[in-house]
Amino acid sequence: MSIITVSASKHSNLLRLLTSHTFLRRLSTEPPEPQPPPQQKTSNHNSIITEALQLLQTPGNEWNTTQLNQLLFPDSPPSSSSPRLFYQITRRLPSSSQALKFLNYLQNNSPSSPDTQSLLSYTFQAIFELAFCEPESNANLSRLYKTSKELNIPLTVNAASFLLRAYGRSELVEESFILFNDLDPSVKTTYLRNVWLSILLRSGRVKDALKVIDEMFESNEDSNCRPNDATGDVLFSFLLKRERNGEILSEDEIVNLVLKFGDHGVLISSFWMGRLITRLCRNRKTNRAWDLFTEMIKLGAVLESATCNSLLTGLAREGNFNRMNELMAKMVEMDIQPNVVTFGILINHMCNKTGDLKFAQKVMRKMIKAGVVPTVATYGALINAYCLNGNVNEAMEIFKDMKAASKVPPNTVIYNILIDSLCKNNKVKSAVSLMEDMKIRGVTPNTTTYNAIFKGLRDEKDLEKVFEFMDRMIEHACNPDYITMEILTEWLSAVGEIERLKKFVAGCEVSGSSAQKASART
DNA sequence: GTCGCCCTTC
Repeated sequence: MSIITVSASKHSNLLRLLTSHTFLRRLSTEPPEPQPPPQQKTSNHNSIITEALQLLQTPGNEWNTTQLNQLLFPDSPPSSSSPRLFYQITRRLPSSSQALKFLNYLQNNSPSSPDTQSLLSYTFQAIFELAFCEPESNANLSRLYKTSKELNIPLTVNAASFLLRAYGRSELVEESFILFNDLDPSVKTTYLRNVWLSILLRSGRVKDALKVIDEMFESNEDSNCRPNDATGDVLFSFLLKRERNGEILSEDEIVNLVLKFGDHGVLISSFWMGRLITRLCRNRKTNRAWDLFTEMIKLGAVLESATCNSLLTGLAREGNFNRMNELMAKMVEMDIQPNVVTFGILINHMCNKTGDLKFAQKVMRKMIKAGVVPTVATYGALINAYCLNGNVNEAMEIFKDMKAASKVPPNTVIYNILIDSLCKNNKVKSAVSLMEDMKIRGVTPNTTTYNAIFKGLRDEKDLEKVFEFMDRMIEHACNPDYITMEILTEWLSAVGEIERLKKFVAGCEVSGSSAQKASART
């Protein structure tokens, strides 16, 4: 971690920003009143649907076509018979095979008009949708596609998308290519291409997917297949998935894609923007994150508090106080509210290693006054700040306050900070009593906790206690890491307790494997 | 409709 050297005047500058009228006012803003839902419209559309469905309840070969015709085609030419009506009726039929019979009836009975083909296409879409939800649907959908071609009924956008998705979930990527190329250009809308895109990405055809996007970008400004927000979401949600870390495209390549979208007037969602900036900052590419951030603002992007928090953390880690200040000013300017996390970052990074703990407390007080409720991590940041400044007594006071008054109970991390700091300040007895406190309060120690206490006990040469905690570690199936092993191996072998060490290792293997079995069972 | 929920403490 870097040491931040900041002048006091810059501190007060920041504090002023943080607690500026705008900031505080934003913090206490109430959410807007919910709007009443728009009044529902009723029409005789619905009664036609209900009546038609009643007539269609009898077996297919017994349908009263005269009555149906009167209901569905009351006038000729059928000016009002929108394809939507036929879609809605078909969609409510019990199965795709029933729906196919209805289609057959429509083909034979609908008076010919310019609307006929559209009517049949919409009916066919409903058939696809029904089939999509039925068992064995994938084979069925392929058959239906063939039927539609034989009957010369063009697919609607939605019908094509159901078919594409069916191919996608059956991993029939080659078939999806054939279908896509076979479709009429008018059907290949942005929406359909987005569906196609997600299928390509999921099946690992990243290059093909990027080609589709390029085509979309190269299409005319007024075409129906320009990339939209969803295009960006489909692509970037794929590239920035939690478990992915640059193995598909490098971060720089992803940034370039984001900028390309931006140049074409598509701003990716603030959520994915945030994810990308977070990732850049975590991978020590804070400059790149900063450039992207400022570029997106220039393009008019709306960014979230969480994104700014990531960037603040990255800048703080580098000790770039000027840019932190600049970012805070931008937040005020752009109405991005600082939240409890923002305050946590400031407490943690702004008062470390300079020792300006008054600043930390000031931030905390202002924050509470502004109605922002501190979380366990906020207290963690404050306690950590005190500990890092060698003021463990004051840190313990905050900890006691936390237990006594606050509704925020201390967690493992809080105990870890204190136990580590107490041990480093030769207050191992107090650290041990915190271990007991954890036990009483039901806070589970983890490997970090044991490592901290082991180091303290080693300095005190307290073999009796270390054996006790080693047993407890095994008992609670807490796995040692390389730090644990390093401390114990060095110390115990030096004092001739190899057997005790071996017993510990064997115990860990047993408890480790039983823990694995337990988690496998759940 | 298609995508899916980033940020602070050991």
